[in-house]
Amino acid sequence: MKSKATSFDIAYLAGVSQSTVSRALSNSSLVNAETRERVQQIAKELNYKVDKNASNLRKQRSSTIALLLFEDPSSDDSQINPFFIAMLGSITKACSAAGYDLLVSFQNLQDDWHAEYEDSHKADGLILLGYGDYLDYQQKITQLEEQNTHFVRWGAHDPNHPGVSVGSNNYQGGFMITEHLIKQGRQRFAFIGEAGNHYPEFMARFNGHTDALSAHQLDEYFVGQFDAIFTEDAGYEAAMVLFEDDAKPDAIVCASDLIATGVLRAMNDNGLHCPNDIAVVGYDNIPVSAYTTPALTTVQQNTKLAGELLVSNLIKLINGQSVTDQLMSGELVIRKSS
Amino acid sequence: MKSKATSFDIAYLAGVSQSTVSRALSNSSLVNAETRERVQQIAKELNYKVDKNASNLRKQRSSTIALLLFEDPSSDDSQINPFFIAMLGSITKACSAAGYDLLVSFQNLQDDWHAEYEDSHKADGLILLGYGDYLDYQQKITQLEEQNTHFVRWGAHDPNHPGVSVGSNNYQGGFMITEHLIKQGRQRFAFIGEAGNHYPEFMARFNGHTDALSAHQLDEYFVGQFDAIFTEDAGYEAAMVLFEDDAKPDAIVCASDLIATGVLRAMNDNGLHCPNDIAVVGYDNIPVSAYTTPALTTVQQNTKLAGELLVSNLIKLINGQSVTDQLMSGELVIRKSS
DNA sequence: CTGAAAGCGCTTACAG
DNA sequence: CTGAAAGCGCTTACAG
Repeated sequence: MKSKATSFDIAYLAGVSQSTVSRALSNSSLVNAETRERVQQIAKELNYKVDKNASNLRKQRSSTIALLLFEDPSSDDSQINPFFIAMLGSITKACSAAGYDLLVSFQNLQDDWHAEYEDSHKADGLILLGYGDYLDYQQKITQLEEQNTHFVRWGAHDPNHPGVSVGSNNYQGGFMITEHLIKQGRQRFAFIGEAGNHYPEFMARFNGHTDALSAHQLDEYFVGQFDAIFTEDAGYEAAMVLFEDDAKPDAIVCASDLIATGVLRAMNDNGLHCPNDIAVVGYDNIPVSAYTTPALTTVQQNTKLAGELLVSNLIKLINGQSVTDQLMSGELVIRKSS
Repeated sequence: MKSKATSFDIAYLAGVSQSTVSRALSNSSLVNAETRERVQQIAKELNYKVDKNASNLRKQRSSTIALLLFEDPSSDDSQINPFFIAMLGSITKACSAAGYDLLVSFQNLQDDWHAEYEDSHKADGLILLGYGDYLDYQQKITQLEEQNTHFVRWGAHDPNHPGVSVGSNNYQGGFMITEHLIKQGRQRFAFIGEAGNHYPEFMARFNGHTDALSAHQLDEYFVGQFDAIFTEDAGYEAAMVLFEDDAKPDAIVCASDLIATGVLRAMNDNGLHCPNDIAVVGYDNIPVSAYTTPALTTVQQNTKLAGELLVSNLIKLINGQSVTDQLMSGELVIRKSS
């Protein structure tokens, strides 16, 4: 590599001091307009770029955000939950628009990621993205909080969790999609997806589901809840268990689209027709959900807004402003499965 | 934020010089084993992390790789080509395994991205990922080369392109999937996808397709090639044009899965059955391809290996080693559409 | 508006 | 094996 130009080289060529070069390049109003022009012109000719390491070291900030995507460590293939992909896209764009670089890392829960990024000054703050088991990493979140690390978490608002979150109103989504099924005249409802402390998002969707039944005096129409983590296989297995039961629902509300695709497969393997025999609905509106047979009715989360809010809230935290949890409404996407 | 501990704090507590602390923390063999232990212990207690900006500035390297994903600027929604998502996953993991951080940026072609990352010392090298129009950004690649920036490109090997590339053997893939259709007894073949200089990957798939027909003395079975860029909509439009033609193929080879999903939709809208009337095959094996009706026969690219090769080749370049272009074979994935 | 100087927190020759 | 010192390339009080 050729050796890079420094601000001293420019100073020499422009006949000014290095301090003035620095000021001119950062558009400081302290510098004469004509001088600024000249310095910037020379910098451009030399293809000069401010050395970020030096600049960051001096300024004690990195203008970089780290995105930590944590998944179940078991999934070592390169399949990422498609919902997070959409989030990644919108976070990347929001960071770029705000003048921040984005460092991306996939973590699994064992890793000693907490604080690594901010403590080493690689990033000014963290965005935590992860479905799955909150309790498993609660301790690490607490640790982040104790170390005064700036971070924003995607997920359910929860007074017991430290830190600021941005999330979907999963309760509202579960309520809404259940009302949709009720209007379609469905009579016997099952819910597939874990509904416990470990999966607060799924639990909120479940609570929305059962409350919608209650609101329509249909509690007795609920035939049961069946556990499944967030994968297609889990959905398949749970549905197989359900079909051995004598519950015989005519509508299955799934905690995620991935679960729902597994349920559709299980129905197919059991000679059940969707939606004639059983309506199936999912959650997330991942790309695949438009292509299943039949295409899935689901709840769309506004990933674009979500990414923007995560980034803007984190930047506020970095700048010492206060921030409150955000909750976004979901939108019903009706397709052939219901 | 509490103020961070520095190597001087540790030196004070350990009763050694700051230089020794630095050596101990980098596991230098120059330092007494017992001293090293003690220093590392104290560092751990203080939750000390080496300041990356200072360290990078001094070492003149960042241990960071920048991934530039460039897409058609028209697509401003957060949909990213699913194939690249898989690549992103594997690149992230490979970087992490090699001790590099990964900076991610989506670029569109207008942006002044060339060299920005390495010149500013934010990254030691670049990975360029993009389907699409090579000629449009060839100039920028040339510029990267001139500035001695370290970079690796995903895509077709091409003697006219500067830089090192890692790519799929698209010719072999196109050949293989066509032979598969021939074995199924298909008689009239159409190809959907641009096949020109602007899309060298598509062109290689197309050349594999026609050469497979030639190899089986079936040239006259080829009924035509229809342009489409890499989107579903483009596939739909191209198929609609094809169906107005009197070509009437019984097999359509698509340059990508996304195109193929559009073709399936167009068939459906025209009352054509796949595979009874026409077999359809795609390329990439994106997640959606397993869920279309019928599920798509396609060519799977080894994204895991691809990511690993991109990263390992880039690191070799950064370390001044020489690297040659890599070409990976695809694998046929047979499903219901053929 | 400009310049001389300090200093961000490291790593690494250099001297012992 | 250890320490004192230089210096990576900036930004920003401080003095004018």
